[in-house]
Amino acid sequence: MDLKQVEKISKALGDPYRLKLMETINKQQDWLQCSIIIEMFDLSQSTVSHHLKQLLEADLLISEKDGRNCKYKVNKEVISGYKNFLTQLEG
Amino acid sequence: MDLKQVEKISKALGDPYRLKLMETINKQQDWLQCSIIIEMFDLSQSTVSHHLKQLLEADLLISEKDGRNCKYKVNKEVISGYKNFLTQLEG
DNA sequence: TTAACAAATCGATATTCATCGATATATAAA
DNA sequence: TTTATATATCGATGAATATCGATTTGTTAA
Repeated sequence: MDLKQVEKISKALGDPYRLKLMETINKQQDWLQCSIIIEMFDLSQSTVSHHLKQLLEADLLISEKDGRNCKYKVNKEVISGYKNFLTQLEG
Repeated sequence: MDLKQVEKISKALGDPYRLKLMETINKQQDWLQCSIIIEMFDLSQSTVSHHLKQLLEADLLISEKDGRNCKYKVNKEVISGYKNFLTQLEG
């Protein structure tokens, strides 16, 4: 993982709503529907969509189309790679 | 570590210069002098000072006065705590 | 005590980002 | 095909941030 991706991931995690999104999506056994996420947050649909996009572009989430719905889950591999970078900072 | 600190740390790491600062300071055996850091970066003294402040306020760095100089080192405990939060996101 | 130096702070400016309502796109249901 | 629903995108706006030069503060050396 290069510095550019580390920067992108850090930026994506540097927002309270996006942290909550990550926690919420991770709590699910499997995928979480976008429409359910929107109901859970006190933000407009377009703003939630914006935040999900940031997390997707940082590869922190994986999304899949499901009819006219969209579902998300956490990309654990990328989080693991990010943790490896942080481990270097402890070296 | 609460969400507010995770957010602060993430924000602090979400900048290319600050990531470089963390790497640079971590490479040192012990402390790294501020004046040396300033020489190494193509940024004004006030800007470097600003970035170091962000990292300090996120507890990612520890600083110590040394005469009229100032020296820094990485706070490995906080990085460890941050990694623990990320581990939860993998759960 | 004065001069030199290191680092922090201030004030200004340009850029980035979060947020919203409105609109567009795509899919499913009637 | 028309209508309804889910999500993405657009355009605007206000807030936060990065950056700089100038100044201030605190410390050492002359």
